Amino acid sequence: MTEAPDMVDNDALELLTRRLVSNAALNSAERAAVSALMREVECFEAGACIVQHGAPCRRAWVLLEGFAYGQIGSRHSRRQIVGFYLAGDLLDLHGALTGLSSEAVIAATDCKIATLDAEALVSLIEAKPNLGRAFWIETLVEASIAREWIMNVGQRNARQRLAHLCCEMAWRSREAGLGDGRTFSMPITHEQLGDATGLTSLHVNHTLRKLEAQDLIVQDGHAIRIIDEARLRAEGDFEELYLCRSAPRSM
Amino acid sequence: MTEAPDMVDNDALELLTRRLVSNAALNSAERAAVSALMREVECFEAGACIVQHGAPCRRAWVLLEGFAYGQIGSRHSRRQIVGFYLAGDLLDLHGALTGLSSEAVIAATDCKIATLDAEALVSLIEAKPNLGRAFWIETLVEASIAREWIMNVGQRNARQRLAHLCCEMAWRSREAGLGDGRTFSMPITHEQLGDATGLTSLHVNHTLRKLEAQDLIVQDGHAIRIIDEARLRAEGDFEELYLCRSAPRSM
DNA sequence: CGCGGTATTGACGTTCTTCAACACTAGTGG
DNA sequence: CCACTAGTGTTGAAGAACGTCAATACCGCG
Repeated sequence: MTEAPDMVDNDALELLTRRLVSNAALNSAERAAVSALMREVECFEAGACIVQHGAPCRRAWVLLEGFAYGQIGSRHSRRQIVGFYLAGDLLDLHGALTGLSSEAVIAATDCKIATLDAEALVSLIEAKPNLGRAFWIETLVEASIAREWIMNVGQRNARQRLAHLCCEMAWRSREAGLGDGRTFSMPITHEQLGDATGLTSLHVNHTLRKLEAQDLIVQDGHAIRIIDEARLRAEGDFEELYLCRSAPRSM
Repeated sequence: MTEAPDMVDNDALELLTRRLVSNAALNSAERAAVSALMREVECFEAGACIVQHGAPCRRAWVLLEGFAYGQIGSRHSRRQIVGFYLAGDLLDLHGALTGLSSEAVIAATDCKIATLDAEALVSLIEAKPNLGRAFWIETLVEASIAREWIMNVGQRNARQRLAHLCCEMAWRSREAGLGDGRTFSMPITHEQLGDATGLTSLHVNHTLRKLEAQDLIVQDGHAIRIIDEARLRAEGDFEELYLCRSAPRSM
């Protein structure tokens, strides 16, 4: 998966459109306008850096396939992983809008990604403000997730953090149409999971095996299956409110 | 400060306009349009709940005077404070756009706040998409700050957390035109500071006095003065990149 | 086959929390 | 004017959760 197919296909277009529609109601003209945004498709190998932290930036991305994560951190400190990205998620809108990326984005698996040119994005929302609202809501939800992650590392113990994260990823995977709702893929090492939860890889390991021993989850490679959802949600104090992107009153 | 002056004055208008201009270049028509947004001014007493978490919502707010903080948390868990708000900051754009507030906002001191009607906000950005961009960037910066807070509670020890927070609040206070850049106001208890940093009030106390004993800061009531900025920044591993809201290439 | 990265397990330290007291301040009501 | 109270700040000691260190097992890959 190293060759770069540089054509945007219908699947990619539909993936982005579906996401925007789930943020705000769009008429057919607005839907059609989305196709002008995506320029080309690029592939990144697992471990590759898609976006550099603090680098000047002129575009955003749509993750089409694969699993990526955002991280921040200077030389002096250990890195912190600040978000996970699934197929359908938008990457680095901050960079596209402000001209500087505020987080690094790393491909955890091989990733297929469509680019959104910043100029095109700005002139699109100039022409179709309602689309701008859909993108904006994407950012609002991202901020909401970040706040919940602060809660996770700030107030919960290792067990609760991992339980909560499992619930979140299961939920988001289901929303993205990946897995069956009970099973989801988290293709990262314990080391990275530790950097996301503020724990060491050793403690992640220990805690995950404990959750498994108590029949809350089962690990199968890098896939996780939730056995007892009710109990897991209770353990992690999970409430999906913060993940909801719909605008009840519509436009 | 319990009476509600329900008139929007020029100061309030200018505060909001200045903030939006620092996000995106605005022409005079766009600046003028901002005045249609603010409806009325409300006052909240210290401790009052301005926004309820999970409540249906039809408006956003501009903090005109005072100090507020955002928090999340269910009955079963201790609350986590996920952000501080100073004069000029926008509150609950998430609620205005999605119809549900994703965090509670509490007044730490008496606060004067202008309301932005959600309908008016949506139709304004429909008419002036460039203004929408300015609001959007506000959200992007908020998300960026939230990510840095994840870093704070996830990777740094008590000393670093408080040093970093002091640097952030000093920076933001200066940007907001409050204090002299070295001194800033943080009118909250150690308890609340602990809820923001993922520590206990006792540990906050201890750590703060240590920072003071080593001549990094001085506390004067609820004001903090930074004595040795270079050393404090080094301690907290502070880089202001994540706070920058300017779009270098403008529109 | 051998190598490097990852997972796993146990012993030992450190940071932070919890518990228990007490001091200081402001506000309240007598 | 003076208790009285409640909230906050301060200090010390004991305990728990999590990190660090060390060693071994596993597994895909060249």
